[in-house]
Amino acid sequence: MTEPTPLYGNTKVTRQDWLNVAMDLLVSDGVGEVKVLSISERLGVSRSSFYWYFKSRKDLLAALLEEWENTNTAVLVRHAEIPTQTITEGVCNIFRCWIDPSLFNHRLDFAIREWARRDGAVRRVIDQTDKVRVAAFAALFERFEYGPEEAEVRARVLYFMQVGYYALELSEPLSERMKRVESYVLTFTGHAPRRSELDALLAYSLKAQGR
Amino acid sequence: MTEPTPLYGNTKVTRQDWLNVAMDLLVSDGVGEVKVLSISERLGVSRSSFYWYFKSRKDLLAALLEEWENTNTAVLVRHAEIPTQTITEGVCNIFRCWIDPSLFNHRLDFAIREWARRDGAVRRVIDQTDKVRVAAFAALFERFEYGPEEAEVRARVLYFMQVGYYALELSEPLSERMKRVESYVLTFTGHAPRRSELDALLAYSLKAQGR
DNA sequence: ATGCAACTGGACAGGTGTGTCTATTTGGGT
DNA sequence: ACCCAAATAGACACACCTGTCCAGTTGCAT
Repeated sequence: MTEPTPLYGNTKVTRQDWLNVAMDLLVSDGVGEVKVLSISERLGVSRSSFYWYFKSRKDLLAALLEEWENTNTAVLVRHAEIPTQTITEGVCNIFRCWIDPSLFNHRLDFAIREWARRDGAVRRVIDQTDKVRVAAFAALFERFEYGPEEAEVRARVLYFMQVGYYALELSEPLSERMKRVESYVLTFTGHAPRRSELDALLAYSLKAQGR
Repeated sequence: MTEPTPLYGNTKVTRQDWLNVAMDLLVSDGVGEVKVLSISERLGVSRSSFYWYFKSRKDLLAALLEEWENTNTAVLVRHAEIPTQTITEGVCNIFRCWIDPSLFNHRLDFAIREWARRDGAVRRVIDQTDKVRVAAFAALFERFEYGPEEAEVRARVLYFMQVGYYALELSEPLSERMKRVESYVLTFTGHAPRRSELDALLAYSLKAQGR
């Protein structure tokens, strides 16, 4: 985001500008709409100057994939690993990622997933990523009274369910979603959450929404 | 599928042939790959003769959407409505749809979902469809000891989780998936299924796989 | 046998996208 | 004041996809 060098010569935009707009398009319209032409128009710059910054469109896409790799997954793993008194508190911590868009960018995640459908290399990257995420969730359940098999299934239900929710793109207001949190925790863990855990999550959601 | 008329004049392919290949492409490669050119090549026929059967590419896509509307959802609702002794048996019935590709074509479902991202009309159709499906599942839970709120959440978890599973495209063997069924039923309902219910589902899965 | 409607193929026009080549502009260093 | 490297714009070549037009081919009906 910072611009240390004050731009030499006949410069109008930076490589980062191209990347930012490309990421925008990837997230909102999918990889198919990440076009050199569209980006150049949005930047108000000639299409051909793109090739000064990137070898090709493929080169640009590779940079986008790399950016994704360095974000979403780490956040999920970190939240699963936070030490907690109860399993319900641990699940509430993971819920923070689903609730706060600044933690987990689900639109980006989904755009990558769609991209993987048509690109074997991306497919392999995302398969690995999914395994890491589910394993982190399973480890959380295993920290409590769940056997390895049940922990694995509960981790999958927790993760797949959220991926499914995003896949449906329901666009419900946050308040609507929060109403169901208690039942979700019950379903995912088999235990009702403490009042204090729910209150902490609700407080967090309000704070995150404000941003 | 039947061909009642024996084809007049200089006919090489039928309208249905165009539709079949189009559906194939939609399911395997997404709506973006449903191209008049690609279909004509696969049919071994000139591209321009497409326009004798269809007004335009849009016209073709509308026909595909209609075909989808008349299939997947009805199967799910019907399986949710089958009378059962227990909730676990009811959930096992729904599992049949996930297990048997001839009941529920998840690849088609997902292709439509992806299409909806870029087309408001399709978006509205699929939103309605999702509501119908979740409502059918919720009604199943309400037939047993669950209150309306918990029934709604459990229906959503059951449905979203499966959509998520398909979104990940894990391609696990059926035997792998069946191993987890017992834990899944426990998680979704809060109750362990009867041995007889699991056996019936397992028997069904083997029969379905044979086909 | 011939007319006619169903169906097909090839040429054409138009739109949109990528990538290359080259001349030009710009601002900093000397 | 001048040079140079960074950055840009425009022209060109090429590929691919849609849709239109029209001349052809085929087989059934009479």
